This record gives sequence, C-alpha cells and structure tokens, in this order.
Amino acid sequence: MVKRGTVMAEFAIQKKLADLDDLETAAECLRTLAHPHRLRIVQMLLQDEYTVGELAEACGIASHMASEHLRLMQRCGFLDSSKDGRYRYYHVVEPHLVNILECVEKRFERC
Amino acid sequence: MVKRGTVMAEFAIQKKLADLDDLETAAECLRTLAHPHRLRIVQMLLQDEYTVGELAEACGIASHMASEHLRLMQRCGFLDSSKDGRYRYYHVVEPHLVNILECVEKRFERC
DNA sequence: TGAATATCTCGGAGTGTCTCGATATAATCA
DNA sequence: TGATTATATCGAGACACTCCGAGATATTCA
Repeated sequence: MVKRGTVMAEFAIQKKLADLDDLETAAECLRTLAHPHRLRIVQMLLQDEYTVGELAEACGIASHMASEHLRLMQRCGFLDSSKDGRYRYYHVVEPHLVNILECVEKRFERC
Repeated sequence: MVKRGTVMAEFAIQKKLADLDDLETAAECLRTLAHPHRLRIVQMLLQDEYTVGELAEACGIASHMASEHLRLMQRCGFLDSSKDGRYRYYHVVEPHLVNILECVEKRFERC
C-alpha cells in the first residue's frame, strides 16, 4: 500500500498508521459528532438515559429534529435505544465516546 | 440561560455544561478535523514538521489541495507555519490535538 | 373507538463543503 | 533575466448537510 522511499513510507516506519479507509471511517464518526445539538445530546446521554422529547427540550429544538440526530448517531454505532410505552429511551453504547467527549470538554469548557 | 424546572436545568445541576455557543465552537473544530486527509496531516504533524508537498504526497493529493486543508486548520488554531526559502513548514500549535487524536486512534486503529 | 401524545419519515429549500482546473505569487537556479 | 519549483488563491460544478413543515405510525387513555 505504502510505496518505499516515499514520505509516507518513512512515516509508516515510525508508527503504524491507519490507512485512508480507516481515516475515512474516523472522519465520518467525527462529522457525526460535529454538531452542537448532537454534542449536547451525547453529553447528556453519557450521564443518564433520556427520551427523545427530553433531549429535544434540552437542545431547544423540535422533537422530530432530535429524533433525526439520534437516528444518525445510532447508525454510527454511538447510541442504542429501548422502547417503553410510547417513549423511547436512548443510551450510549460506544465506550470510547466518554474519552472523546472528555478531550473535547477539556479543550472547550470555560474554566 | 437555563430555565428552572426544565430537563436542562436538572442536567446543569449535575454538571456544569458548556452552553450552545461553546458547543458550536467545539462542533466547528471537530468538523475541521473530520476529513481523512486532514486527519492524516495532523497525525504526521504531531510527530514532526513537514512541507506542504510532503503532506500532499503522503495523502495522495495535489499540493494545492493540501495547502487548502492546511489553511483551514491554521484558521481554526490547530496549526502554524514558518517559511524556509520556497518551502513552508507546518507544525501543530493546539496542545489538545494530541489527546483528541489519541482518542480517535484508540477507537479506530486496528489492533 | 376516538382524541391526545410521542416518535418517526419524507420532500424540498437554503446553505455549506469538496474537489478540481486555471491562474497567481514567491523563491531558486542556470 | 528567464525557466523551474513550491505554495496559494479563485471560481465553478457536484455533492452533502441542516432545517422545517406536513404527514405517518404507534401508544395511551378517556
């Protein structure tokens, strides 16, 4: 994959590097996370389960918009949900989300 | 900002939460990072300085495209550059990038 | 059963991002 | 100086994302 003698080859010697397919997958997940409402939703779901309506209210958006954000993050493997009557509770299933959010919070939260 | 009695108020009690402006800023930076070529560029620059051409070669793209990616990341505060003759060397200036990339690598690199 | 509530889906308008070719600027070297 | 190399900028076309209204589905309760 990596041609000998190229800058990439030298770099690959120093450290095993994910190939571009892996980076594409990583970028896709970061793009999914890169939305203010979705960040807030993840922050909340890292602490507890919430319904679509509760998350929508917390973000100040209509619940069908929250539903859309949640669907995106579920497809990406971040979240899962369980139904209870007419309510649906979402929760985090991707274990690395905690670390990533911690990094983001460290960088952006006001001290 | 946060109305009493709302889900958001309850959440804010548990943990100080960045308001939506902060989350918007965070999302913007994540979006800047959320591109396979930019991820590779950051990975490389976390280990050493490189020129535009070297980074472009490593990504398999034209150097004027790499230049564009680098400009984006410089505007976002991730990178800075210094000129040496007709070459321009880019390097990382945002200290939190190391942690964020480590998180992403932990999640996505094959073991 | 019928009304109310919670969630989800669909289509379209507006906006932003990605990529590329063409071209511009800047530095080096013959 | 003129040719070459490295980097940057501009504009256009394709594509994706965001948001919203309208409406569909599913559940509860009177």
